[in-house]
Amino acid sequence: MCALRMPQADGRLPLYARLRDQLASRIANGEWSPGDTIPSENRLAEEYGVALATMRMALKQLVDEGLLERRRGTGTFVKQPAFRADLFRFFHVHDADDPDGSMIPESRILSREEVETPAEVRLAFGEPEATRCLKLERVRLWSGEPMLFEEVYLRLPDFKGLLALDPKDMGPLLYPVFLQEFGILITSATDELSFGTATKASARHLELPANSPVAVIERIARNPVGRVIEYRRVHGRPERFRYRVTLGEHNA
Amino acid sequence: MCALRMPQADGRLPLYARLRDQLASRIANGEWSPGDTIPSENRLAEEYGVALATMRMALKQLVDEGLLERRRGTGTFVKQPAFRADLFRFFHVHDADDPDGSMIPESRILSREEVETPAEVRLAFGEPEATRCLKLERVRLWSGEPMLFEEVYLRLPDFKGLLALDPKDMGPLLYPVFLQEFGILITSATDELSFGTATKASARHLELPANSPVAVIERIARNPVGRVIEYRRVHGRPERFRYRVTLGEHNA
DNA sequence: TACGTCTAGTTCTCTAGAGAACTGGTTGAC
DNA sequence: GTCAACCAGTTCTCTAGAGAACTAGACGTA
Repeated sequence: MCALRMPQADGRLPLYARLRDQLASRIANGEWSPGDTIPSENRLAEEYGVALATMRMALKQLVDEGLLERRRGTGTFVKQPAFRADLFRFFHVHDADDPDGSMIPESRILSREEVETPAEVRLAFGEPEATRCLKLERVRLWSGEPMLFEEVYLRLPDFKGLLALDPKDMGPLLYPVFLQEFGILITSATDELSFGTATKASARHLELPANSPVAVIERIARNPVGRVIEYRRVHGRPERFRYRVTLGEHNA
Repeated sequence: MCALRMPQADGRLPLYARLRDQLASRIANGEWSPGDTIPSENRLAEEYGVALATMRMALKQLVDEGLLERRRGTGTFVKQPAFRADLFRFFHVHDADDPDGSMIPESRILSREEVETPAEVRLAFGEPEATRCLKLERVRLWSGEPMLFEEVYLRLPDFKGLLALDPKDMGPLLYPVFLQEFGILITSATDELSFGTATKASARHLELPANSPVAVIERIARNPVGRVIEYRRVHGRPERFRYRVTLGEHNA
């Protein structure tokens, strides 16, 4: 019998959640591309050997997360991922090469490891008791100079596969990787900017003296249903640092 | 749009949607108050004479809308109404006294005068040749301490009446005044944050030594059709300065 | 060609359950 | 008095359907 049918005595997710993951990965690995019709709910339920209503729960979830779109009488379609460019493009730098601030910086991943979840991250994730999570450190460089040092914390069951991933395949932006590899779409984020002083780690990677003033950004990123996916702490060199954001709708 | 094309041509919503409305009105009219436990899904399904799953759909909807909260093994509760952010306040500066960033600071207007439009403001306004504009200076204080020094530039024909206005009538927020007094609605803004040094004026009003490091915000605010209404330059005391922004939609 | 009608296939609505997972309280043994 | 075991009540998961609502395309007729 299919492994999906196993009862959840092992503390695993409910069936419909595992189905959701299965379907998400079939989107992620390109079996179904944006715009495609996927098999009907009937066919999928049969294929996975589950009740129709259970499959519908999985599909509903993916609709809520913005990965699928259903049209009565027609079928179920893979949505074009509507990434908001401004979600990951608002670090701008004064630079002669880049007057618009539209350049995507070079990205260098320093480490990936499983760690005890820090308290502030647990708070953001809404986890009352101690857990472990994935920590990713990277530096972003403009014109070869280190400008930002990032510590990214990710929920662990979801992002376990990230450890195995080759950094070469990961490009300069993380959120497209989340979608491609794990079927997780980031659609909202809260950033909090403040002034602070460099930590030992951030000073070293930004090539600053200890306790230098730095720009600090704390980010909480969410999927379409409001689940917190990522907590990120960023230290930036202050002298050429710019952060730009546009709020509200406009047609300009 | 053709009325026949509408789902439920007789205008009746699906059962679960009507149930949702029924339950919502029982919350609205005070039968169930925030914090209360409402009857169990079983009891409600029986009361309304519908299948359990149908009632669950109605309850699920209200949970998604943030009106109800369900706890397994315990019951279904009416949620405390969610905090609604003020449409006019795009940015939050907050400190230890104000963890939510919801406090509106005291506002003290220092000067209002007609000036030659500075070059960077002309650029923002899209005015090729020299013009004059209105400049407004003010300080914003948290707990009596000056935190922000603002220089606000406004288009001149539009805001001429502002010179005549009594500052006492103006409250701590400007955009409501724009709407009330001039019928001008601000619906979008672009903020750009960076870190710089205080000018002579900003150092004096923030009670800082000359050339102290400050947080700098440059804002361009627009009306619904994208016309730039306001250019603003803000200097902030760095040590307790926090700037928070949320991008994208989320339901949390 | 133009225009209804029909049909196969899809999602949506609704029913009727059974058992698991979980919570808060009560009971009983020690 | 403490603590474990039990229990009633709740939500959550999952199954197995039937019929309605709707869409796109095929077909037939004028």
